[in-house]
Amino acid sequence: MDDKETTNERLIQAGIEAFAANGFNGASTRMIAEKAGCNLAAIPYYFGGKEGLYLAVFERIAEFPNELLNPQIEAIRAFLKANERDPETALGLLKQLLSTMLELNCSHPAPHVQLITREQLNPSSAFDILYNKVIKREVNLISRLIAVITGEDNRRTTTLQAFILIGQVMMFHHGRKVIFRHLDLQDYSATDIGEIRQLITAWIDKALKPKQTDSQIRT
Amino acid sequence: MDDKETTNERLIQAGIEAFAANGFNGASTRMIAEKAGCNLAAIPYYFGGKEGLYLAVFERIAEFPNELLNPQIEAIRAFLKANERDPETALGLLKQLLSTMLELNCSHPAPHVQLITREQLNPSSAFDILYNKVIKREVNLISRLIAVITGEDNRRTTTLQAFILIGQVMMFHHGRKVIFRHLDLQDYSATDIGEIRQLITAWIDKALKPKQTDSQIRT
DNA sequence: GTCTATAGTCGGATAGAC
DNA sequence: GTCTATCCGACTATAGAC
Repeated sequence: MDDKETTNERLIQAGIEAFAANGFNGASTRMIAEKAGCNLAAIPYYFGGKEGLYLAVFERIAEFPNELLNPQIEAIRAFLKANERDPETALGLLKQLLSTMLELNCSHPAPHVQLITREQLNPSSAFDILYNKVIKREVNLISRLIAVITGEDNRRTTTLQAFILIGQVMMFHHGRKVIFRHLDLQDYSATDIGEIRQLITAWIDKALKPKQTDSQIRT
Repeated sequence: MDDKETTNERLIQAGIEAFAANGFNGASTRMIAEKAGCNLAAIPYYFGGKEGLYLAVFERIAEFPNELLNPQIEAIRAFLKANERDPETALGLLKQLLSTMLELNCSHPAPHVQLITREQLNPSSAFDILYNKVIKREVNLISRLIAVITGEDNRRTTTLQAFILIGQVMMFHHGRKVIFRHLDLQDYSATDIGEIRQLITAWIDKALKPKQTDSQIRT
């Protein structure tokens, strides 16, 4: 069915790029139709209008980040389901997940990501799709991992801590332009990302690692 | 000169609100003129056009956050200038600064803040004003405080750590809508903010506090 | 300086041929 | 399903009266 080359499909792809680059208001249907190599009238025909295309775009991309994060999400889910309570394992899973999120948001600046950012900042009708299909689960998983790591059982507390943690990672996406300007970068290099990952990882270790008087803590 | 009630002034105020709520494309000159209680033609007259008004708006607001943060920024500057190198004092200053930033961005969701966020995410001609007058100094101060606290003397490292730290705070602004949805809030209450501040503060303590294997060590 | 009126452009949606 | 042609509304900017 999805020949990947149907007009329908090309419009969605063009929409992703155009909305990501210019926002809903900034992207015109003419622009999108041209990018898709089809006629302007195809948008109302297939999607009922510009807004319909916008929603279709989000239905599509809502599945994208999960795909990349899926292996790790599955691992975490399995861990939590098994009701293991080993903090070290949980910490490892958490660091790995955040590391992937960093990669996803910074070194692969896919248009999807900017689109998602925009919608979070300025929710419209597409926000529900995004929240329910992408955000909710991830926040919950991180929150539960934190609970295992720290032993904190107040859900609200671990949720807020999850947001703090996510904020550390997302800063390098939201603040991308500021950071580039401040560090005189054109874009993140692999080295930059590695350095950031290392700093965040170290940070998490110090902040979350269960108090251990043990001297085996690696430096 | 600034009667606070000149047409010029009312347009800037109306512009702040309109651009903050709807973005540059989304805010129409009609809307702004109406909000300002003046004529549409006044915008080209005073500012040369919509874009000129947008720049004027940023010239104005670029001074706002500094005013609120000024006492603390001055204190930090004095501390750094005196070349004191006491980590505990630096840590206190840092926590206080971030606490104010949290307050500024979350419990006072002034339109200025959303405007600044938008421009950072999607830089236009006004980005320079913003970066030079607001962002640059703050990042540098935080970075230097971190250097004093941790003893790290690689400027690049402390800068990245500064961004991590800022990210923790800004998450509660950028992710506001997501967080409200996830925690079933209408807005942050004073209690919420207090709780967040406490968590961030504790986090900073653990992550930055000079290595001490014994919690009894205190200066 | 402030207004009305209007020019000129561009937006999204539609009708109807093919 | 895809196209052309067109409508209509909204936009920014300008001219010119007052």
